[in-house]
Amino acid sequence: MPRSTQTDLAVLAALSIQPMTGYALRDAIRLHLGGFWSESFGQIYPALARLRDEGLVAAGEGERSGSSLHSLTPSGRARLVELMREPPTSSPPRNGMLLRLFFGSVLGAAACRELVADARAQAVAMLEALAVARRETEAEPTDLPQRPYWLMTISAGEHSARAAIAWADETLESLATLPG
Amino acid sequence: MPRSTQTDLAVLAALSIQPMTGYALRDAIRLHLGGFWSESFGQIYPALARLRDEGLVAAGEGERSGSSLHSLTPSGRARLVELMREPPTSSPPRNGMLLRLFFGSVLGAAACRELVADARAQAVAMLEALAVARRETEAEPTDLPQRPYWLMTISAGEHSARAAIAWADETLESLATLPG
DNA sequence: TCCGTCATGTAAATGGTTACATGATTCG
DNA sequence: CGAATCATGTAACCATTTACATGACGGA
Repeated sequence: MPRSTQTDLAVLAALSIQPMTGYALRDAIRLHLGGFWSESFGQIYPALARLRDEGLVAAGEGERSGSSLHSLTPSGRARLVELMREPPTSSPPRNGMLLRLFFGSVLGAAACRELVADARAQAVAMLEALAVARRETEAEPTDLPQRPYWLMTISAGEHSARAAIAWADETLESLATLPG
Repeated sequence: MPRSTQTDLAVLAALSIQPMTGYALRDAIRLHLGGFWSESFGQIYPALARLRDEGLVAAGEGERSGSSLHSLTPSGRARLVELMREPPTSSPPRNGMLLRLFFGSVLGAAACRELVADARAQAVAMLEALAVARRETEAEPTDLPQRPYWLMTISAGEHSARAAIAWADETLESLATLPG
């Protein structure tokens, strides 16, 4: 049984918004953190079991039989604050698109154009998804304490996506001048 | 023994530039691909051994006793092209800074300001490193086939870093208006 | 001679995904 | 009833880092 503080942090943090089942937890992470985080069932369920054993989350009765609503206990909240204070660790980068482009002379300019065009399309799709998220978040009551923070992470995605689009346009122009 | 096509791709691609020892391979990846790729010794050496067994790389005598210069064989180059053509897979995102910021109301505005300021400083450092890389790459002979591709990946880093700085400045302003 | 760097490798632990097995509930 | 979705969990596999062990070579 792995004891990933990364997963613990995400799970405890999500439960700090509201009690959830493991299933809903994964949906919530995909929906709200999808741009910069991910967890799979294979991580979430063992983590919940462990956090339950440690008394950091409490499992109440869910609406369906067999399902359990997990909520933060006081010591769970304390642990959450503790984990939040740890310096963020960034996973080592692995960008397959840029790796291929760096060795683009092996692949040829045409294939590289496709690579960059795909990346551009992904960034455009991301920007559209973020526009929806922004509208929904701006519709939240202004006194919701999470609201300004949610908007900041949305803005991070927007900046990143716009930069990706600008880079792709510039790069597609450069690639157009290359043979192959 | 893992058979990571990701690592194979990076190793074969790097050897396509010039023959190297495993040690030099890791240095080259850190220096030239550091912004978007990483490999550790624990990946590189087993990968080289396997690629040697498969006849994709040949091990010649290195300058020192016991060291071996690895170079691409013809079938190694074929395999490289094959791997390059596969669609790039992006590793699931895990941005610890944005995760903490999303749940910033748990942490408080002051700690969040620190988080964002650190991210800004990192982006500035990245931009400086990229300026050096750009100067060095622009000094390469213009008929070097890799040159335009190297400049494109450098530009990707520059766009991304500038976007991170702009976002950080905007976000630090927002955070300044928040209590705590 | 001793230290730093070059160099190769292995073992253990960790982190994570994927696929699978199982069953309840809801809705058409 | 049958299909889709909600829900929990496990097992196998894959990927990756870290720490360690070992030793050659060059220069102060």
